[in-house]
Amino acid sequence: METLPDKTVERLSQYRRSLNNQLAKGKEHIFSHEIANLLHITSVQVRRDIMLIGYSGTLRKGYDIKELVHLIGVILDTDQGQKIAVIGMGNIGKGFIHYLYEKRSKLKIVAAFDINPEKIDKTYADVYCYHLDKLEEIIQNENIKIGIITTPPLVAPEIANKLVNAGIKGILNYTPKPLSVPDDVYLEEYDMITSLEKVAYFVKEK
Amino acid sequence: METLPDKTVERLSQYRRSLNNQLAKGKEHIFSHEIANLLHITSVQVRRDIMLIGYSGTLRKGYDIKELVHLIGVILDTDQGQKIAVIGMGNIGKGFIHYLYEKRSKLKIVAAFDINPEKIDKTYADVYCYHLDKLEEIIQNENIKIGIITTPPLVAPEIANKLVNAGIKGILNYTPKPLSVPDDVYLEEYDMITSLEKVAYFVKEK
DNA sequence: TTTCTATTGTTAAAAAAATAACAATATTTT
DNA sequence: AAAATATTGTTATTTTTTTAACAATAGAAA
Ligand SMILES: NC(=O)c1ccc[n+]([C@@H]2O[C@H](COP(=O)([O-])OP(=O)(O)OC[C@H]3O[C@@H](n4cnc5c(N)ncnc54)[C@H](O)[C@@H]3O)[C@@H](O)[C@H]2O)c1
Ligand SMILES: NC(=O)c1ccc[n+]([C@@H]2O[C@H](COP(=O)([O-])OP(=O)(O)OC[C@H]3O[C@@H](n4cnc5c(N)ncnc54)[C@H](O)[C@@H]3O)[C@@H](O)[C@H]2O)c1
Repeated sequence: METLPDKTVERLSQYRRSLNNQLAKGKEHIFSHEIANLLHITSVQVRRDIMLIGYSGTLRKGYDIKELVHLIGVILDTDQGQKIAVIGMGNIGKGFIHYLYEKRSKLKIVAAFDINPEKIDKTYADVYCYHLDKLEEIIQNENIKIGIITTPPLVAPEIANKLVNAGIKGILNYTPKPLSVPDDVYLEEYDMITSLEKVAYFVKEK
Repeated sequence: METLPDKTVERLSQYRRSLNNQLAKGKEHIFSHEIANLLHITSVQVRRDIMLIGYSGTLRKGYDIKELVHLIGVILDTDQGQKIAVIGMGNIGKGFIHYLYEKRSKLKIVAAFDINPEKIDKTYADVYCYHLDKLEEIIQNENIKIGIITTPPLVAPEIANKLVNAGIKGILNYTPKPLSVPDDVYLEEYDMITSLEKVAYFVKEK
């Protein structure tokens, strides 16, 4: 399958989450407009996304939730699930680990790193926290491919470099410091202030 | 000025952050391609955004950083700055408060809410944490217009209702539970897992 | 059995966003 | 003083994303 549109990939992740919720409630089939309502989007968009991943529902029952969740998994997850490291075990880093732990996602955080002795050599929701010095060693031994940066902004570029050198292929940056990485490393950045200022702007405009 | 495109609003917030960094370094003028490099976007996009907000640079010096920052402020900020409440003082909620505190943004978090007695009646980076029961009272007295939800997902819809009833006009939802709000309330939702699964997908595709 | 209905899958159109193209021009160089 | 240069501002084009339109049809109702 050729690469899916950016936005479709984002939505697939959201579909899966909502679909799993529905499964848990005992629902087995679902219509496009029901999925749409759960996510506040249109049913056309849902059908289009599902078309793009090559799945078909039935005319009277809609989509088989289990099958759909499974297929989304095939697309989003790798075979063994991808391994992830978190660098910076502060509020955000810890929140992330607990969140993923609860979700039992295929994506596994397998190591955390910090420089504060109080954080190091402890376990947070089954994730062991190492000293930053061990970064390269652990990442290579464990074959970790994704890094999440939640350190103070100032050190983020230095961490990004270390991650790239250690062979990481994807970085999720939660610090407000924009990073530079080689072309073959996928970089996603997020800043809460941007979200917040966006809300503030549209509240003001209304 | 008619309403700016969604994406431009997001970028303005990012421009301002980077521009303030440059100001702090003593830089007074900046070219579109320099801003572009800081944010990993193209210079055309920068110029186009700046055009949209009606600012002009000079041909040989580029943009006056102070003026530009000021103008972005006029657009993104309200006169006295908007007041914000955070509901749920866990990892994410606390992280947010500390982050905004450091930034000294125009956007002010003026109240926090929780139900855990250990969290209540304490102050976090100058923000006082009240019991959830006080929500409506405080929001109305303080004229708070924006709410950030960082509670466990299960209670998020209930919190959203309370916020709407109290007169909130914008909600930033960090729980993975999709919310429904009236049309006149602006809703922004963010889920870290979506970002992470997106990174994982594109890492896998490369 | 035939008609009706609700829903899918898909193509077409529209809207939004990003990128390219380039004219205008202030400043520097020759 | 003329030519060269670098950069802006803006329009045009392309690409991406969303929305609309609708034919096809499984199953329910008549
Ligand atoms: N992106 C957002 O939306 C958002 C929101 C809030 C905070 N933040 C940012 O996220 C980051 C983390 O925020 P937080 O509230 O968790 O901060 P925090 O201060 O609670 O945690 C930072 C952690 O990084 C560790 N650290 C410091 N230097 C390090 C290094 N060189 N290597 C490894 N670890 C190191 C610290 O010991 C600490 O545990 C900050 O950059 C902050 O600005 C982002
Ligand atoms: N969106 C994301 O990217 C992301 C990442 C990690 C966690 N999360 C989500 O963010 C939320 C917060 O995560 P966290 O790690 O900070 O969780 P947390 O458990 O540390 O904090 C939750 C807080 O909410 C409080 N609370 C519980 N019920 C409440 C109620 N009815 N009213 C007010 N407060 C209440 C708790 O006392 C606690 O202080 C969760 O929904 C979690 O799933 C989101």
